[in-house]
Amino acid sequence: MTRKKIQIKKIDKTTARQVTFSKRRRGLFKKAFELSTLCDADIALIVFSATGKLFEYASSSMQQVIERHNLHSENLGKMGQPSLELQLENSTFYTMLSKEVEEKTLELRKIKGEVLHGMDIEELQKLEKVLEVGLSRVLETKGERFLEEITVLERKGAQLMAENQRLKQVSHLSQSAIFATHLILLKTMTVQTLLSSWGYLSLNEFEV
Amino acid sequence: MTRKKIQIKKIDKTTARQVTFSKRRRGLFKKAFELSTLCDADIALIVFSATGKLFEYASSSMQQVIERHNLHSENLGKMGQPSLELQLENSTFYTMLSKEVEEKTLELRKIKGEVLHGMDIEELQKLEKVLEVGLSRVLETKGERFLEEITVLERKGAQLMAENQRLKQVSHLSQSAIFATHLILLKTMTVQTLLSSWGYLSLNEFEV
DNA sequence: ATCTATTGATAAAG
DNA sequence: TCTTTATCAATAGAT
Repeated sequence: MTRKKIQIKKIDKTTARQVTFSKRRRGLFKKAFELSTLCDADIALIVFSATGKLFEYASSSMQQVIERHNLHSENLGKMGQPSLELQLENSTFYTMLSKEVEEKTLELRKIKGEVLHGMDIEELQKLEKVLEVGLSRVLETKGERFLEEITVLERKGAQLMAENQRLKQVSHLSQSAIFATHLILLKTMTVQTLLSSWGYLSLNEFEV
Repeated sequence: MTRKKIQIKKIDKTTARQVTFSKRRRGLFKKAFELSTLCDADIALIVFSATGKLFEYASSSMQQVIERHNLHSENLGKMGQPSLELQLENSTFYTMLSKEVEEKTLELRKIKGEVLHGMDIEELQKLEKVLEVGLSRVLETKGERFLEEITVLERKGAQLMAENQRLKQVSHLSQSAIFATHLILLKTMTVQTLLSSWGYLSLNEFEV
């Protein structure tokens, strides 16, 4: 729909698929909300990602919409033995999930080189490619992190140096200031002494 | 959204509301279908119009999606109570499995270098180690396979050479055999000719 | 139902 | 993930 038209079929690249899923999921939920608001419709939307994560939206209450739906679709032998179907369907999900866990576990073990027996050269080549790509990306990212770290350290170093510089100057200034103060004090005392010897009030009394 | 931007709030004019409902409903269902197709998501969409008419879409089976949803939101309060415990146990189990799938999916993506953001240097080092170990094992195994392949090929080569050798000899032998057969035939024919010239039956008739 | 001017959604890239 | 941008898609209003 943008930059280029795409075919509506499963996106192969995992990353791209995830990105698209996020974007379109938001769009879909937004549209659902807008429809229910604009047209006073009662809507329920349930989305399971490929990884099994649940996203849902209901204009009123999910259970309410689902029950209303059940009424329409005259499926049921409700209450009587609903748990039987439920059991079956549940076990289907368990089977699916378990299989998924198994597959991913095996893939991980293969990648980690733990179960390479029985793999032919072609499979090994593919695995090698995956590992090389992963490794190069990790190294690249690590390099970036190091650079960031270095940059931060350099910045801190520069700040410290600047701080030192400033402190030195302040130190000089304050020493000069102390010296000047002493001079002024001396002069004041001298003037005061003279004035008082002439019978005038002390300078301090003018300041009040 | 066109000709003029509209506010997302209930459309007052009944006619306009119905028209918009039709248009947007189609759009919503299309989007739902596209999302499920593009991203391999499992989706259920239920829409009741303001007049109570039902419209629905499910990427797989509506009941399946709804049951799956029930498992996630361990809602209960349904069935009499024989399945209450079961529900709880199921959803617990389900949640665990889902979590496991999610974790492994993430680990795989990390290993493949697809989601490295937010990882600190230490984590990256660990990942690098895993990848290096995996890669070296894969390479090692691949080397073994190549060796095996070479061994097999060499053995086959040796066998073929031996076979060739044998065939050459056989070839010589058979040529000798053919020569001998020709000789015998010639002699037989000669004898036959002689016999028939003397008024005897041909040799062939004895063979039946 | 059709048309079309606009707004909205989003693929690709950073 | 978030942002930006270039395009494609959806749709409000009119007919």
